[in-house]
Amino acid sequence: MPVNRPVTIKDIARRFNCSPSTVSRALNDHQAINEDTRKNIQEYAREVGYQKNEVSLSLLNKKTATLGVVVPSIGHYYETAVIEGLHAVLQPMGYTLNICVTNENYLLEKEYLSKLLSNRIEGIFLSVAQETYDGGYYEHLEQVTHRQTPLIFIDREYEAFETSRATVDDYHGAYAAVEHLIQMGYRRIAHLKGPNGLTVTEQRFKGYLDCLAKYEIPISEEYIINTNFKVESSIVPTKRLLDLTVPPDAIFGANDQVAIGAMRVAKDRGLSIPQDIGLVGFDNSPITAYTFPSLTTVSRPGRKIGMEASRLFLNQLNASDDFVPENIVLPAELIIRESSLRLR
Amino acid sequence: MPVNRPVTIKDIARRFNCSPSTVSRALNDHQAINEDTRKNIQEYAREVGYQKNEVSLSLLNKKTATLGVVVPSIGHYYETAVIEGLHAVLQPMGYTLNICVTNENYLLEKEYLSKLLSNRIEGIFLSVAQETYDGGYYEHLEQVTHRQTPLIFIDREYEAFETSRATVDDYHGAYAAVEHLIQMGYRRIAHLKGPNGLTVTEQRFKGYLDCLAKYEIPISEEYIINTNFKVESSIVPTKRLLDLTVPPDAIFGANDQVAIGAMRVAKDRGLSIPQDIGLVGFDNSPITAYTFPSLTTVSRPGRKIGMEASRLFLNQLNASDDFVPENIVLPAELIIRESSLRLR
DNA sequence: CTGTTTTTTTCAAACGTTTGCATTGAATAT
DNA sequence: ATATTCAATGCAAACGTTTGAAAAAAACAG
Repeated sequence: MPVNRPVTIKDIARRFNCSPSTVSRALNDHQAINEDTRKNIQEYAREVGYQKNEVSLSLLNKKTATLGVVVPSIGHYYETAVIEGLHAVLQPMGYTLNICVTNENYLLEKEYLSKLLSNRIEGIFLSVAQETYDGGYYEHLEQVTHRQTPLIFIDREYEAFETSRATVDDYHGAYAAVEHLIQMGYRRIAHLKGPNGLTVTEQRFKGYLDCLAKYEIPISEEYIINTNFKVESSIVPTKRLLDLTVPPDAIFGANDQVAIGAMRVAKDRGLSIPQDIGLVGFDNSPITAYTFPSLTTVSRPGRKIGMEASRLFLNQLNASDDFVPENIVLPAELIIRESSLRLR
Repeated sequence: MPVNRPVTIKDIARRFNCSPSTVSRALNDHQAINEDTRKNIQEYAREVGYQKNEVSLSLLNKKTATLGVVVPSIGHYYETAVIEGLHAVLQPMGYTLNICVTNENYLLEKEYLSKLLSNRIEGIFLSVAQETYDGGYYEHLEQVTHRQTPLIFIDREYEAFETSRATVDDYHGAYAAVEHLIQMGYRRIAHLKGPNGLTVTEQRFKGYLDCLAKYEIPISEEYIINTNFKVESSIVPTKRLLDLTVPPDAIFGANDQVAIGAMRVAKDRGLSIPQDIGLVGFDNSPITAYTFPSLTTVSRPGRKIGMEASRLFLNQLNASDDFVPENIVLPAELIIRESSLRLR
């Protein structure tokens, strides 16, 4: 096919019998260029649709104005909120975000990081894939820090790796959720856990455990079941919970999806919510306000996390030699709705 | 800060007292390079973490192996499914996707397109922003086609603009949904429309109208209300519908979110679904199978759309002079669930 | 008309890599 | 010893742009 070669500065120079430098300066409003020359060149450039080749500029300036955002998925409300936050701060500063979705795949994560570095991006925001976690297996990150490319963790992280991070206080969010259930009179509180190995999963789990301990409620192994954060994955576990000889009177879901799945199962069994069983989710995704009953949940400030992460990035960029990574933890907020508001 | 300048081929050449060409050839396993030289260079390169500068290569080869994906939002299930589909085909071929979210903002869409072209991406997948539509206002796309950069529309489109497109048959999907409601005995069917001006909105609306006409059911203006596709935006409209002297006995929502909002309002009023009122959504997002009652909906094959769009792109890339844009329309499938399955 | 200043333009190098062609050095054939 | 072949490496240009320094052209003063 006859690819319309993009018009270059040289093409324009040829047209005006002048040197590329003159064209470049004319287009950039350099003062040492004759007014007429400038006008003519600019006009012609507009006419033929000249567009600066950013690739060559990137090579010259060693700046790409591009940042990598590496996340496991973009399907959930929270994740898109984070990206929104990053965008809100960085887009106006001229940065382009290169969003890479790893699908929780370690190899893909590794490949993306390499590729981003090869493309000389200027910073990376990373929420690690599920598969990565076990055993602090993070050598693929060494290349990033070796390059002195700013690396910011978002939410999911390698705890041992030294870099800036912006996370939500999942622990206290979970604690508050469980405490609320206890205050509502629930005592047999089950937990639909997230996938093992993720910081978020473990923090929420820990909040659950510690709160029960604090209120001297015995912890039952049977009441703790894993999910993969998707709706479907909570159906069987919830059924199993409700089939127990002593079924729970409340379920704390590791995210909204699994709580909604549990809600469905409970309703199928004819249980009334919150009278027979209390439910709490996590994330405060938009639908939770409109389920029937509406779902009590823990709100994670995704947009804010994105904005804070941006700030961390900028800090590191302008930092001096003795830069020490920063650690931002934003609070999660309990949103009390109908699914747990039991009248006694 | 002392930025660790990435090691270049020249650095390696200096280290071995040889020319950059030799290093380049050694790293690329060129046959005309002495076995020992090759080994030494490769080993050293690995040691110091050499990583090819793709920017310079892009400049040299005029190939960036990067594609732009410009979408209004990434919050909904369908959109992420499409991206998943694009990814599934293009990632293995070595393409990087540069995902740009316009937030339905025309100016941002325009800016992104310019930026992508400046960055010499090799193709663009575009789902146009809401604001863009009125009046076939698409001059910002001319620059793309002028560059002969393949441009593929996804779902939302400028109908008059000539380029390849992959869309879902919203019309027949909507038609099937309404027909199903009619077959279930509903007669006063309302429609919670999407935002005006979008092809998807209009096609679903048309399906609704045509089906009613076909079954000789009178169309009532009062039964048609706009939403913005978000849950919240369906609350007031649904209330208004139910407050009518002759309220509808079924509601066809332009997407799942608004249908779920309507479900909530109906339940608040003590209406039983599907006995008192039937509900149908659109998109088949994962939660719809687990609401109570589960939501009848129309499934859009997002992943397939992404894959088809990739195919269209590849076709155009390998096309000859007389390339004519292709137009793929995939069927939407009615998924019948509890919210409309009325026992007569 | 020469010398000086000022304005405008060009030169050349740089960014990192690849690649056709030329060159070098050695080995082999004559 | 000279010619021929072959393997291994170097040279130089190219991609598109910017930029400091040099050069050219124009304007002005004496």
